[in-house]
Amino acid sequence: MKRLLIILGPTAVGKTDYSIEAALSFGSPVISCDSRQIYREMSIGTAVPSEKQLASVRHYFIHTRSVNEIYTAGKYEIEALGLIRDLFGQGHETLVMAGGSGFYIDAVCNGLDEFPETDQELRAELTRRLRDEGVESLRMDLKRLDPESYATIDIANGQRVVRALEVCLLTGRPFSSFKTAPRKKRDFEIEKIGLARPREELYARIDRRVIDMVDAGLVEEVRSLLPYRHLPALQTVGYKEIFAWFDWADGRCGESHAATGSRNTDGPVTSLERAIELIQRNTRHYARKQLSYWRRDKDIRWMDIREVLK
RNA sequence: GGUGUCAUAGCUCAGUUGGUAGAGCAAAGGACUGAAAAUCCUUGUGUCCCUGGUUCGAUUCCCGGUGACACCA
Repeated sequence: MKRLLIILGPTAVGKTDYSIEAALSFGSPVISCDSRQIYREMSIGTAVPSEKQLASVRHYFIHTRSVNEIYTAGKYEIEALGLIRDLFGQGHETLVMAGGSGFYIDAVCNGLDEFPETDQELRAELTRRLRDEGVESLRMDLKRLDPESYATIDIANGQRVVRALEVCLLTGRPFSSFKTAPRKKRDFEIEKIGLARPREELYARIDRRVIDMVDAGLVEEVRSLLPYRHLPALQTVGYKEIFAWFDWADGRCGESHAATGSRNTDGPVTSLERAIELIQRNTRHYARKQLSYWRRDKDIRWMDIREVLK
């Protein structure tokens, strides 16, 4: 049976090097599973593999989309499965997938239910209401349109309420009525390897890497993306903190986060040093969330990367 | 050298009219069905600087010490 080998792990653990090694040994390309490296305008802040690394093995889903597009886990599921089918059809026995986007990995492994295409205008409208009226108001609408979802989803989470409401309004059917399908069966074997490292070491690598990104020109990369700052793609660690610093420099301290409906309690970012601190902290938070996400997945075989890399 | 202010959680600080203490941040844990590097939820943490005094009882009041800061010389 054909096999999909998924290499996952928290940010900065060392996935890139290991996945290229693995791909070479299986004669496989690397199928990237990363919700941010897919955008071609973002490189430094997303720690995309180097030119040399990209040249050494064929990579898919890196720099293939524009930040102008709204890319989603649903699209990734469809495209990745199509690609996997093609590559197996060409004779590959083992394919290497690598990345840190847990939700995307789950979409490939278990599948998502079929929802209608998202309507960006409706979402913008609901997000505006979330900001102006608060979750409570949207929650009441959801309770009326879809009591089932009201009782089961996290109604403290504005983004979740917006999403559920959006599907209800778009289709005239309760959001919960779409969420009934069982896990999809894949006609290939899936093996998941989690790369791990002691927490302290991981954090030290993160801190170091952020400095390296700034030295490599992160600030200029972020500046070039200013016109796109409100797009979902730019709601990304390493970018949003530097945007906040630009805001402070322009004298616009409290720019609101209208795009996500989030509340920012970090205060003004008054220097590059402060921005770096925040990026380091937020990247550590991100790594922690990734680990928490995968902890419940009992199919993952965890390996200490220090032993794996000889 | 003198005078004054301060010393409480890993950090910044609040507080106890004397009954051994609490916020924010950090940290840790959790959730997750098309924004997922997003978004949301939960949880501790303590020689209250040290010695002595007053007191049933001192982190709190008093004496002395130590350290930091400010001002004056």
